[in-house]
Amino acid sequence: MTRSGKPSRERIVAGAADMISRRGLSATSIREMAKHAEAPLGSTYHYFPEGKQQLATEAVRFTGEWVARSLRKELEAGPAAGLSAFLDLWRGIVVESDFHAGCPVLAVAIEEPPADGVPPALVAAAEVFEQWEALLAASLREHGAESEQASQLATLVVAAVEGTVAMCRAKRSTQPLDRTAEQLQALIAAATRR
Amino acid sequence: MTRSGKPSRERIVAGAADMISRRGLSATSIREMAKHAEAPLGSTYHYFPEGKQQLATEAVRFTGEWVARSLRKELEAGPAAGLSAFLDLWRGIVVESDFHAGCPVLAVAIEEPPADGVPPALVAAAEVFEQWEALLAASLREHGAESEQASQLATLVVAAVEGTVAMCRAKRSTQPLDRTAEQLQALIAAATRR
DNA sequence: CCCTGGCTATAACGCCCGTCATAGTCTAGC
DNA sequence: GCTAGACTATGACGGGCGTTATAGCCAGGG
Repeated sequence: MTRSGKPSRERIVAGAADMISRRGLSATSIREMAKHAEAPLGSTYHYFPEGKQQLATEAVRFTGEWVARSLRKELEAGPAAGLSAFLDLWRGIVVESDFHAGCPVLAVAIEEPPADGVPPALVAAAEVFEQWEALLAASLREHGAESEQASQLATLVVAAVEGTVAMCRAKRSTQPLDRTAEQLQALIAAATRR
Repeated sequence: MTRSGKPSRERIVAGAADMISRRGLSATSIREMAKHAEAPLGSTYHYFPEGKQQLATEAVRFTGEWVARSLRKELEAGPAAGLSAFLDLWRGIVVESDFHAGCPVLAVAIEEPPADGVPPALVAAAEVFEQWEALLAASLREHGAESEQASQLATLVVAAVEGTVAMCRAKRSTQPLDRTAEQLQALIAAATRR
């Protein structure tokens, strides 16, 4: 029986996502991830036999799906509501961690790949960004935005929020998020008005 | 005499900025920074007696001032020209490094600070972001943008570009930059039109 | 000519890393 | 009860880390 209610494997992935969002992938050791999830080191190699890369990949996908779920749900009420949910989600993470945590997908995205080939975690990060953009773009199109404009705006929203979260951490303030939020909200309102 | 023309100290700082922009701060060792700058390890501790933190801080400030110089110059021709220069600068870094390098300021911004106090490199990152925003906002105000709107738009530009650069690296494509560029250009045109 | 002070060379300190191997424990199903 | 397989415990491997200490080089000024 596992110590805490949930099965270990998922706890390890969720904990890894949290740690990666704080310190980055290379600064997070497998030993620390195991300890953070109250799991033995041996278990991580039992559940993730490909090692650190596999764990990182699953952490990225886990975060991606978690955010996408929230996005899908809130986008039912329209793009403006979806944007608000997206902003609030990241604001919550930044504030509740006292400006220590951010987005694990971004953290993985800026890791340099080795000279030969692209690591799976980086591919997963690209796919997650793509998914978030696609959800936003589809909703924008459903609400009257022209197709090309919808794609561009969706990319801008994801990029701006990711960048803003990082700026908030550096400044230890949510002011960047407040400013970005207002600009993006106005943009979405204008794009869906026609 | 130093091996290559320039004094060692500056070469170390510039090289550190490049390496940090690729691998992040914690994944970049002082030994590698020294080797990359063709300088002996001992020299790094001679020039930067506070160690890694000091070197990181100077690398962030170095990049900040380098970008600010380009921004100041191009902003003389107006906010749209400044934005173009900002975008082209990062596009060049991403493309010329084959999607391996990004922004060292962002890389430092997402490093988790220790429980006690904020490391100087993180403070420097916040100041650099602030400086870039201030330059853009001032130019926007000079060209007819309302004050609050100028601040918000400047923050959005910096955040969006930082986020977009990271997305380009993950996707190994400049498409995000192309999309973000079009959106931001339209925004700046609209804000300075009145 | 020597000496001072900026720079380099080399080695060591203790620590943590990713990964692997091996042996042990526990539990579910027969 | 017993066996198979899922999980855990433990320790080792080679290697890189940040940092410090110490001794050596070598130009320039007196």
